[in-house]
Amino acid sequence: MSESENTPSRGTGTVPTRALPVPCARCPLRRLPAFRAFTEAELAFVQGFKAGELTVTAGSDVLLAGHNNAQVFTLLRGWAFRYILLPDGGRQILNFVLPGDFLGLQTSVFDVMEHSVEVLTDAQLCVFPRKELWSLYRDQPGLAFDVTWLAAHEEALVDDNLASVGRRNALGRIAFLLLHLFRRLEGLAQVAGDTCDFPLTQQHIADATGLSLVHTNKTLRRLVRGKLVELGGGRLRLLRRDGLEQLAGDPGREPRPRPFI
Amino acid sequence: MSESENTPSRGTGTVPTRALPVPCARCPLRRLPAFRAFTEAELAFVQGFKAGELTVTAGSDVLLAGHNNAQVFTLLRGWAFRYILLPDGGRQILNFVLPGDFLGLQTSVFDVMEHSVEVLTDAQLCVFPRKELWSLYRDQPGLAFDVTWLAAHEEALVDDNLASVGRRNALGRIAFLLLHLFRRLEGLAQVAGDTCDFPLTQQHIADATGLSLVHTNKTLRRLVRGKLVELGGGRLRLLRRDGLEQLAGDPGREPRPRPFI
DNA sequence: CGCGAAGTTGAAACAGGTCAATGCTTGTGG
DNA sequence: CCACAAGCATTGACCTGTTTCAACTTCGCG
Repeated sequence: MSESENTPSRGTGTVPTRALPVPCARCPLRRLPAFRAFTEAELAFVQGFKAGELTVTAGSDVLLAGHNNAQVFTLLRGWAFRYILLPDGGRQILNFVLPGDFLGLQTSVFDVMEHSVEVLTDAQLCVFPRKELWSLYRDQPGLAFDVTWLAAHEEALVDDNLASVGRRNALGRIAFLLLHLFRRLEGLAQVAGDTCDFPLTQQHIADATGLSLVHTNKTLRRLVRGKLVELGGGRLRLLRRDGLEQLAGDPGREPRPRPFI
Repeated sequence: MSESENTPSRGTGTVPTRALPVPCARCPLRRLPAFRAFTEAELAFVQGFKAGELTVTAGSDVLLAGHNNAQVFTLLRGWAFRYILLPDGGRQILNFVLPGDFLGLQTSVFDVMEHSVEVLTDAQLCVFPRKELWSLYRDQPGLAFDVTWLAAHEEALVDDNLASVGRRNALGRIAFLLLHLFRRLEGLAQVAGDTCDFPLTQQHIADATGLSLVHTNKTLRRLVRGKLVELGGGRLRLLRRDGLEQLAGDPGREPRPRPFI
């Protein structure tokens, strides 16, 4: 049982966990109000679909552009991000991946990834064999629809990011990014009051917003000096959410109940 | 049979065509090598799924953000684009929609659109009742998978655009946009030699690339003066494709066979 | 012929990029 | 326990790509 035929080995390391996988019925994510309820049949199917779990350390690539993996994943714990490397060496972060998000659909659908996915924190993923995705479509139309939901949801995230990078100035882009992440974490019950975990470096923020590192720093300092946010020690605190919303020019949307494979 | 309960009426007008709909088996798009072959059963299902055709004039909105349509569409003829309006009045074009692309999936999946779709030229769309999408998932897993393919494909387009807007300068963004559209048209056999139709105004290019109108104009002129492209009369001619590819820093990908609903 | 939409151009202002240097942590090995 | 390196954050000075403003022209069309 070699470590990985199909998982890329770049980065700090990709180590299958030794611990026993959690049964889907007792998956902690499923309990969250954000996720829709499953039927017994669906739960049983997903349980059979699940091939194991993958534990990776911060900085590892889980999926690499140009490769085709034998597995697809659901992120269970931790943060990740999808990104594209440009020929000139620049990196564009497309969106951040939070627990419950599905990874690697492109592998199943195009046979090759056109972006990469790197894990931002130590993380745990649920592993599904890509081949079986077809039987999911054949036997579980409800779940197939959920996969489509997840794909459309991810696209909506990228749409918003494109609009932000294309049309807002530095202050607005960063305000929007912080707000957006905070809102998503709220849906996952990972917010305490006005504070949440925030494992991004300024380089990540720069790569996500299309700004330079230096300008990102200066803009962040402005937000901090203006007492809109506090940032440090891997935590983010929104002091004046209304102020951020105004900067981002974004009143926010109410979250929707979401599916989950 | 009133003109439209469910189609938005903004823009020049949305008029159901009077002509008889083309049967799917004789759909001119399906003949293109770009599209995958259907089984008899699939073809029959799609034929039953099809509720009619919609003919719209240039400038009409087919789908509006915040609304929920009773139909979803496949673009049969013409050009369209997906866009988001920002509170400050700015418009970001997310991607351009060409024949064979699917429109309105968000309506089915989220119950409401988060972007709008406007038609750029006179256009013709194939209309499907949104309610029936569920039976497609139930009875035609192959087609359901195709819907997912189309969603993932659209997301890949937006990914590329985000990377372009976030990381390239004006020259690169515009070069990339022109190249990308040209490549997609090649797949649709709508290219003659080095020339294709090109119905975009400079405002569209500006809104797609995140540039100002003025700077878009100046950058386009640079490309023209540098004899990389010719542009005018609604046509685009790529004089030095390699030069554009270099500016865009993009060697290009070979196209993949694609599904089509 | 005249009007509105689209394209063109120059000048000035500014947001953001680039370069360069400094500090602050944290982890590692001697 | 200290020295050192590596990664990350911070800041100032300078430069440039892009925006904004304000004309003016050309094109398409009724």
